[in-house]
Amino acid sequence: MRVLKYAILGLLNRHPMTGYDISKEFDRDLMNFWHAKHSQIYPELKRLTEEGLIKYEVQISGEVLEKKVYSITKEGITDLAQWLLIAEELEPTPKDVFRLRMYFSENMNQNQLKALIKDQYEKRFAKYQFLKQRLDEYSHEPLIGSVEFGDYMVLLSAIMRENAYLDWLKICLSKL
Amino acid sequence: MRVLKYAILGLLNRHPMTGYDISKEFDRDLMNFWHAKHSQIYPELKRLTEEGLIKYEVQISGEVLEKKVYSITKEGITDLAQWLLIAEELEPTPKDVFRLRMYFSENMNQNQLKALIKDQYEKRFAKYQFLKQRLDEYSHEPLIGSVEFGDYMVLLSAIMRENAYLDWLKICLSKL
DNA sequence: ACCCTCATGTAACTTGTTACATGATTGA
DNA sequence: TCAATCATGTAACAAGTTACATGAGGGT
Repeated sequence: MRVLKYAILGLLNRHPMTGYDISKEFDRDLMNFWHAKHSQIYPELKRLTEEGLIKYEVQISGEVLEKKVYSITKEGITDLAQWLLIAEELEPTPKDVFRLRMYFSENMNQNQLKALIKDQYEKRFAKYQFLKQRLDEYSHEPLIGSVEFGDYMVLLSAIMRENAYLDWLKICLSKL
Repeated sequence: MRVLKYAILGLLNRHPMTGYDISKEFDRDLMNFWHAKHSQIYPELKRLTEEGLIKYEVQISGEVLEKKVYSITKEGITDLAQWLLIAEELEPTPKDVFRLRMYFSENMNQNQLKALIKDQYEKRFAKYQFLKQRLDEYSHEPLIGSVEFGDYMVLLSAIMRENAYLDWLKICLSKL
């Protein structure tokens, strides 16, 4: 399926950037639904270049440092546009180690279970607050069609997801 | 981290079963937070046996057919019990291809976007209903400490997750 | 007879992580 | 001058998927 390919094409379709920039994007906004380390990104950029979907220009930063600024080609744009419209089957439910532990909770005593759930709650709550703050930075809801619309909607979905997780953890705690 | 190892240990800790049985479990209840194909399960069972965490007895089914019924060892139980109590850092957010498409929605027109979201809504709703039905089969909420408690809570979390996803999709549609 | 489920495995490949490796730029 | 960040890559490994391969059991 090569999803990383399309994540990169989508980013380069917004504006040209370096592998390093792409890596930073994965650590910020995209973090809420996709991720890749630089060790995966650089080989993929090489491959996409060979496939003619992207190209790069070398820029000199400072005196010597060369950086490759990648941009999407016509072929890349076409490929991306086609991929975006595919209505696939639902993916298998994402894996979740914490839920796995809960599933086997019969092997813990109540204090252990409580400590585990509380710890998870605190960590999730911190994440929720962090995301909420990001959303609050928008002065108004972006319009459909704008680049910001996607950013905003996906951030909103991340917040709703965390909120549902917190609700569930609260119910778990109430049973103890 | 070897999570598959602990998923298998947790299942065998409930009662002995074959690799095929484990595979079936992954297709049912565990589906909501973990999954593995038989091609991954059989090698892992072999490895766990070598490590002394599980063992098996060969049973004859019918006339000839041999099946390996695995059970957990004392060492396996200890290992599992220790692992369950680990309060790890939050995992990176699960990957989600649909959200990735939404993030790049600036490349679609409104009709295309609407069709994509509606399709996703229908598929998610069917899944939600399926899970809800499973939950309704419980005549009463299982008590903490029971094996069913874990099953029930994790099913509930899956329903709440799908519900949050549906709410988000409804908001997406309302913006169009 | 035929088909579905039970039952167990391996091989090749893709995807993703951790560690190794190097060096320039910028601001305090 | 020192540390954080910018910048690019490779190697070894772990995890997961798809395809290959085989055959028995049970019900119609």
